[in-house]
Amino acid sequence: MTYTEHLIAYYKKVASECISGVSLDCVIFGFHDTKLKVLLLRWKDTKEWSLPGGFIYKAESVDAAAERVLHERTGLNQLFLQQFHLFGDAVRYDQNDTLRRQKMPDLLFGICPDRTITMGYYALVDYTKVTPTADFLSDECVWCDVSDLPSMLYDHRQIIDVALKTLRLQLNWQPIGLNLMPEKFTIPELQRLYETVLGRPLDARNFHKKITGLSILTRLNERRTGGAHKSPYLYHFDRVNYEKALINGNLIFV
Amino acid sequence: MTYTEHLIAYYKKVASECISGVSLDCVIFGFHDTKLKVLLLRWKDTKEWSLPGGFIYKAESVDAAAERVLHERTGLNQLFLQQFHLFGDAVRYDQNDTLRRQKMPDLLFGICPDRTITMGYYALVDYTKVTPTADFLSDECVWCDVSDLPSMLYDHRQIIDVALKTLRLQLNWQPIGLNLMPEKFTIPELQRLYETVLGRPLDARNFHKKITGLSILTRLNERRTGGAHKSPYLYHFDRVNYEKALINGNLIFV
DNA sequence: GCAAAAGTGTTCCAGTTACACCCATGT
DNA sequence: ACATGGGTGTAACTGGAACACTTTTGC
Repeated sequence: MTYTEHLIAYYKKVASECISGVSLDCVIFGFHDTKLKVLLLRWKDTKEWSLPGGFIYKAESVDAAAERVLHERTGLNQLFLQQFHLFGDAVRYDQNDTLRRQKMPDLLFGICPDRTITMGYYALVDYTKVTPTADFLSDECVWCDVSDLPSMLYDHRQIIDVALKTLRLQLNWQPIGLNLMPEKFTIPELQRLYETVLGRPLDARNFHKKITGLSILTRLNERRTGGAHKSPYLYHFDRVNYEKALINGNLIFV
Repeated sequence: MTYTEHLIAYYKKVASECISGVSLDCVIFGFHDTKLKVLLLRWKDTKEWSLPGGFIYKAESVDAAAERVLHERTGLNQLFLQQFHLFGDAVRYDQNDTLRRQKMPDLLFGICPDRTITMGYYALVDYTKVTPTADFLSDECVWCDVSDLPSMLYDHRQIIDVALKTLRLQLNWQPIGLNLMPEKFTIPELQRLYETVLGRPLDARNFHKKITGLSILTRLNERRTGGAHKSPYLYHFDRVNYEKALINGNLIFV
């Protein structure tokens, strides 16, 4: 099968087996090297990027479809994954321009519906555990810095903006730290995450006092060595206490 | 046209002109007589109730469709209306049971899609300004107390539960008071609203101090007379300051 | 030894909570 | 007159914000 045949077969399959006119897109956040990242796909033979997304089988739960997409792109299961907005404008983007930038064959114009609404999900994942995996529509799947995004297809730039806004709002109420950090991490690293999401510096003493005061962290008998300076302690989350603190609404950072 | 003919014509029109397999439902909140209310429809010739809902035309924005539904049932425009959850489970409710309870003619079984996902919206309206208006599928459209809901079709009971949970979470950040209260109201009335939504009593002195301290209320030279006791002052919202306080994140009630 | 990051405690202020009495009104 | 809800102030407490110095490490 040529790429074009593959493409047409895929969209025909979607048209017959999936809910028509509805898609979903995942904004997958990771944190690495003091930067907040999102996982993006580069469309085959182009320099155009898009969010990992997909369609919903006629008898499939929408949340399950999002998990499926996420699993295919990251290799991970049981992720923190949440709906954040339905993008349902009558005209979300310039469809002809998008198809042209995607280098889609004209044949597809008849197969794709005129207008699609998309459910936005955001996911928080441990950067170190992800194996970014491209799909057959894409040349590559890579982490991109949210503050330095490439040219995006569709309205995916706006979708990322809304996801970021939601992330900031929910930082205080959701287990953001738990899901974005690796197993073991230092308090300054966690602080960098909070600073990155909130977009402003935090006082190290207050941060330390507060985060340890919640008793959701356990200090390990290990330090992160190899840095040029004093070795910080490694911690890991105490998931049980973390859940408790969330339920009690104690996790508030301002 | 008989009712059955009308019904079939409607669902055929929906099948041809609307996005198939997708609907929206509105949880319309009002506040009256110290009770939080939702607007419900009683299905024709039955004792079964449902939320006002509808379908999305193929070239219509989903938000616009929600506004349309809301306008048709309340007569109001420019309402506080917000997405809160996409209900997308593979099996949301027992479809045969529901059709039976709705007394739908068997003819419809072929027209309606097997499975529908629905976008949940919630609206906050001024009870006194609403003219509840039934549609042709319903015998009546009335306000029901959220703590005393009748037998509901579909998964609408769960949808209301999720809407209520969202309302409680957003009480501190959204202009709940502004949208649920009439033009003029007293502070004790507003306190009843907050108490009702939060589900617990608040201290009158602290509430008064706090709400007036935000300078989002203007005291009028009028009092509410006719009550059996001391006449409370009437207030109205200062919308400009209200917006400011929201932006600054000052509107927090705990 | 030196530059840079990690670790730690105290004080101050603001905002929340708890609490009691007098006033106005309709019955 | 009286019962009921409306209106108001103060004191204690809690949690967040501001702030500086010592320790450790690799270079």
